[in-house]
Amino acid sequence: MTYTLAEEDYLKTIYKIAERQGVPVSTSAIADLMQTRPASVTDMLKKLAEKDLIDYKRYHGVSLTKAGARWATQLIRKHRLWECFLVDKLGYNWDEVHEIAEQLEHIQSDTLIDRLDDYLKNPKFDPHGDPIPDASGAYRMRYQILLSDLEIGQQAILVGVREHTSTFLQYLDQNNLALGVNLEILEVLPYDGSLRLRLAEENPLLISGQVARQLYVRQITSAV
Amino acid sequence: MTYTLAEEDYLKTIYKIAERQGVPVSTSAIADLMQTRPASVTDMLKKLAEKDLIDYKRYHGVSLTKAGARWATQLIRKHRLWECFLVDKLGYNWDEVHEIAEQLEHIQSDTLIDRLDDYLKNPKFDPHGDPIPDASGAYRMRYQILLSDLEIGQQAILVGVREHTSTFLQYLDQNNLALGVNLEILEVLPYDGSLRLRLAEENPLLISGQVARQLYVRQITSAV
DNA sequence: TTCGTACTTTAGCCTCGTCTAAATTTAGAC
DNA sequence: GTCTAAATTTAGACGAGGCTAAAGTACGAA
Repeated sequence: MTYTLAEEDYLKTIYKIAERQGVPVSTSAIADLMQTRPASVTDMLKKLAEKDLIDYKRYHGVSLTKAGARWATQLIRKHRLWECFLVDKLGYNWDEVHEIAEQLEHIQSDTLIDRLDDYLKNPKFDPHGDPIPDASGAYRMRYQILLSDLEIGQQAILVGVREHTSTFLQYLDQNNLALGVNLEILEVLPYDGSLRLRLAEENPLLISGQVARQLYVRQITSAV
Repeated sequence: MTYTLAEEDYLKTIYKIAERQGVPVSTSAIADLMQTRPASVTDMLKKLAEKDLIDYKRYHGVSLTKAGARWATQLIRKHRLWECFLVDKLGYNWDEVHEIAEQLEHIQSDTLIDRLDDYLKNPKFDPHGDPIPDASGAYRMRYQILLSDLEIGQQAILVGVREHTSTFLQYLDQNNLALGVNLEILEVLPYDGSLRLRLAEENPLLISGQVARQLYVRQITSAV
């Protein structure tokens, strides 16, 4: 079985929305994320339902079928592995790879992605800290705590980013906020939820609550 | 500037035909190679002419403009570099890479292919012995002698293949005819132009004239 | 110089994926 | 329980890229 580029893009979008907002996924949510019109989305939903990739009831949104979810997961696997390749092998920065991986994920081959996976030594996370599904579609959930949920005095390691825009990633670069850094909450400003952080060996850094809500961390269990 | 997938495929096809049979390139030659209908070709030729990628006069075939040739050359560069990647890094055999490279060559990025080129250490020839254009489109012509043009007693090194089908390449593999092998013409059968070859350390090998006309060799100048 | 045939183009239609405008449904407010 | 605003779907159209059938052109043979 093989699907068109447009069909694959819809599947991935539905998957991503369902992951964040749950099901059912609305027509307009899809249209927003894909920069297209609701009417166009409706047309495509009929086709995807026809192919049993989604469950669709008029006026009531959609959810992926098992087959649809499986395909979407493979697309995500491909996307994330290609991102690893671009960063680890070709030396790209993490803010430059999304567009290219967006194209590479549509390459059709029964063997390519598994060979790439082996070549990269089977990474479990991509350059943004997102987990990479294995060939069967399974993946380890990342430890999902937002930096904004920590309290004063707590220590944590930055393990992922929610937002993938290059402006956001460049902002992180400029403030030495790379995956793996150790940080501690020094202060939470009551007015707007801004955080003052201690980063190893550096002056304290002030980030907005908006930024803190885009950062996934793994809390360091000081003593148990 | 950016072109559609179909436009790129036509450009590459026209380039390939022009390279072998010269200009002008006929509508039906394009249709044959692309597995499509002459009427469809005519439609696309009008579009390509409109965009100044080809010179087109009704009923008289086409040739690439400077811009068209430049673009086609870049596609060939991308195709051949990706083939190198697939063989050298992912361990594919030379008979498996064409289809995948055919897709990869359409990836759009200003920087990707040059980074890939550097990563591969700027190879000058692809796995089939075809020359790889550099970023400016320039490339060294391969030494273009066909094995079928040699005479008895002459020695040569296999440097390239004309035919890229997997059945042909697998046939070569089975007979230890890999790029770089040293061979000598032992006999030319007058009846059908078959050749008897000596390959290093092996029993003599008989190949048809048909096969010999698909193999490029560099003659070894025994003494000058 | 005129045919006949092979090649090419035109005309008209199709599917895919998109759009706008209009109609319909849902669901919350009262 | 209506009513209305927002969301969704339908209807009809379009451009890209392909097809078939029919018409037009080129060119070698007589």
